[in-house]
Amino acid sequence: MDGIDSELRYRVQVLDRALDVLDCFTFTERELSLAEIVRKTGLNKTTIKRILSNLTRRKYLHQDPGTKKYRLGLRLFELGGIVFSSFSLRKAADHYMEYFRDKTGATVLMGTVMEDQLVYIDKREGHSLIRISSEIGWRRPLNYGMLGMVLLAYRDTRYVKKILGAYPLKPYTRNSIIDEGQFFTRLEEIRKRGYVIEREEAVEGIIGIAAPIKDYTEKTVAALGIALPIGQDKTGDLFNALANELKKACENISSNMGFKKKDSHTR
Amino acid sequence: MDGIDSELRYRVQVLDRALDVLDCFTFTERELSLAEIVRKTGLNKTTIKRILSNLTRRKYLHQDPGTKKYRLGLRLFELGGIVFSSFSLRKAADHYMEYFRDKTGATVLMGTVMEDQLVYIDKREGHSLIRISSEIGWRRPLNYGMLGMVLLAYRDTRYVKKILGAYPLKPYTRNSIIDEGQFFTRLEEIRKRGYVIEREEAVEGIIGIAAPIKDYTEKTVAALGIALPIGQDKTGDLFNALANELKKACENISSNMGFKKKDSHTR
DNA sequence: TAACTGTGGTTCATTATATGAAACTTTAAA
DNA sequence: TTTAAAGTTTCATATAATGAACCACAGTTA
Repeated sequence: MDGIDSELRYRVQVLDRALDVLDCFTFTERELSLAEIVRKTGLNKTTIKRILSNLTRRKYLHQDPGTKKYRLGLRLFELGGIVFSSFSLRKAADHYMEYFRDKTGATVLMGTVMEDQLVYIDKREGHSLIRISSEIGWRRPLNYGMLGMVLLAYRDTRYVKKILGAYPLKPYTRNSIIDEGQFFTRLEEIRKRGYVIEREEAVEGIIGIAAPIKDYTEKTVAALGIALPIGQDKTGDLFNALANELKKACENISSNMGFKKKDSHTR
Repeated sequence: MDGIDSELRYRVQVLDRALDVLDCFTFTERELSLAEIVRKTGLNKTTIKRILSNLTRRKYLHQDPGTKKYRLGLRLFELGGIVFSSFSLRKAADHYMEYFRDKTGATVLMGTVMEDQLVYIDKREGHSLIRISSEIGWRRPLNYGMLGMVLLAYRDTRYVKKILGAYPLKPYTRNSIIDEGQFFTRLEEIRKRGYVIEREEAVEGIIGIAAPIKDYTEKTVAALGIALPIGQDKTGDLFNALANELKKACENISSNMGFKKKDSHTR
């Protein structure tokens, strides 16, 4: 892609290292001690201590006075909130996300493309016992699951090829599409129907239904999806009905975002 | 408070400056050019350029290829998401927040205390035309509005005095309490009733109803509030009924958080 | 209770590394 | 076409980051 070493000439060592420190914290590793960070980064203890002191003073980290361990701080929550609030899509989709969550009891997710990756920008968690693991802010390859497929379906072939080159199709489950030809057929199908129904292709036991959201530029700017536990709906009629309803909802959201549907006779 | 210059001995200049750069971005100023950042920070152009390059490379900032302007990046959204997801209260309160939003059509807010300040950790935006301005992640003085009062009501007097010392009561509206004695009476009243009804004390035209959430430590860990547009309810009966319902809801959330109500005869 | 091990915290001489003035290159306005 | 302002790059300079070595403490082992 563009610039493997983009602007490495301007590299600032300490800053880079400080960001390495922040990178140590993840959804699963929320609390780290100085020593743990030293091990993870391989940097000198003093350097880490200095960086930690600074980040803590500026509230980018928070130190538990008792255990001395560090957590990500309030400032990151604030800055993240600024980014979060800038997704105007969220407001437009809010009502529908709740509607589908309440109707199905399942988890509803919204995702968009950022830097050639799928990013979850909002979700409504379902009440069901079967949960899919997903958090706002998580990134996935753009060819992953219902949202990825919808987002790719409306991009040109060159772009899709580029993505598949960078992130080859992986067998997440036994139903996952791993053949590129099949994948392109699938995208074609999404464009034709205006939605996707994905049966345990990303997560075992989960059926995904998703549709695209477009804005005034007529580009697909996001995808909205419902992650249902696989169930009793043998014929699939319920899923089809739900998919159509979701498609309608996404069309409404799209028109709120300024999308004007072309007259069908205009081609 | 604690350590005006906490650990300034370990100060790392570049890092501090890089964080100054991030501080330039706010909810209202989302996009900045290099020159604007230079003006805001007063630092040398080259230094800023170096810092921007690094932060951009690491996705803490994002540069618009067209306008060359910078925005806060995806990485901050991710890191913020990690902090956001760590508030388990959010999950416990989710259902009730939506319930009250749908019932009243007003905005529902949840706040907690962080570093002696009130921080909004979740919200459900109402459908009403009259909106209060509040974003997840925003901070306010702990004596501000319905959430602040509830959070302070269950703290000891010394702490409240300390907060009032640091942030004197301000006349946000003509109804705001600015007298400390009155303020303490108010807190007393909140403890007695178990909720607060605040009439245009924080925002003109808005009535706030809020109640405390406690956890297994029996401490008040958060407050949940509804911001209603001032209306036709002359007698206040509807507000009282709503307040009681909110109080009940918060008791339920509290018991989900492990709070065990003491038997009343135990005192 | 002494030796050991793994923490966090501190000092300070050394030089690698951040710095900023100045020059250069766009881009935008006049 | 000139002027101005923004963005970019270079490079000599010394400042500011570095990390080995050391201290202090707590918990564990012998």
